Amino acid sequence: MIEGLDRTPLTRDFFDRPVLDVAPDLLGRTLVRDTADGPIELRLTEVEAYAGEIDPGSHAFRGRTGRNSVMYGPPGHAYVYFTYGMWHCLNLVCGPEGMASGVLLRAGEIRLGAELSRKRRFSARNDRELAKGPARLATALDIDKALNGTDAIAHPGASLSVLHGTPPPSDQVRNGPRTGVGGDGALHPWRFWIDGDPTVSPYRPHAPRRRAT
DNA sequence: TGTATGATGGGCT
DNA sequence: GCCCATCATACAT
Repeated sequence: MIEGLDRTPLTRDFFDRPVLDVAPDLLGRTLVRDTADGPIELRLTEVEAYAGEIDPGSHAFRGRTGRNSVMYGPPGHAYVYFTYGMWHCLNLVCGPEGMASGVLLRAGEIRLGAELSRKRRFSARNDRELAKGPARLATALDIDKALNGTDAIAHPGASLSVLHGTPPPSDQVRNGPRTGVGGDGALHPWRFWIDGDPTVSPYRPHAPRRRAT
């Protein structure tokens, strides 16, 4: 157990708010992943908001598809997608049903179960890199598409849940453009992080793929 | 600590 | 057929 943490679970109501309210409010919260080998806990240090069909950066921008259908469902569920042929990323659905908005969990500090994470993240050079980036976070917590649609509101047998944790003082919360988001979606400063935290991932602007020769 | 580049496959126009 | 909410590696500094 971790000393000094508020272990009260976040409720459905926490996520049933506008995504731009929820996203910064998730910083400092404790993400709990119950794996077959034991629990892993992480303190969230970096997130990004994706505002449904009005947001050019969102998977829901072009409407409902098979992949993004979970985003249209109730808040507090996990939307997990597969990208770049190799990686998974974890979002938490926000707002009322039908809004299709969510928060991408981009980085965090492993506070419990680091030995389990190190086995999956064997290439990490130090513990700060275990969950420094959204695909690293998913790998560190053994999250893949099997968890897509999972209810992350605490309940018996939950494989994923979020606790109240220790939110940072508001003057330590920063925001800026989202990483790797291009086009009009790059205009929105909807990435939120804890200032100075060593587990926050480096910002990278959108870089279009160049065709192989 | 930083930059360049290849990997790798599902989703969608 | 192009795009992608990315990362590991190699190499320079």
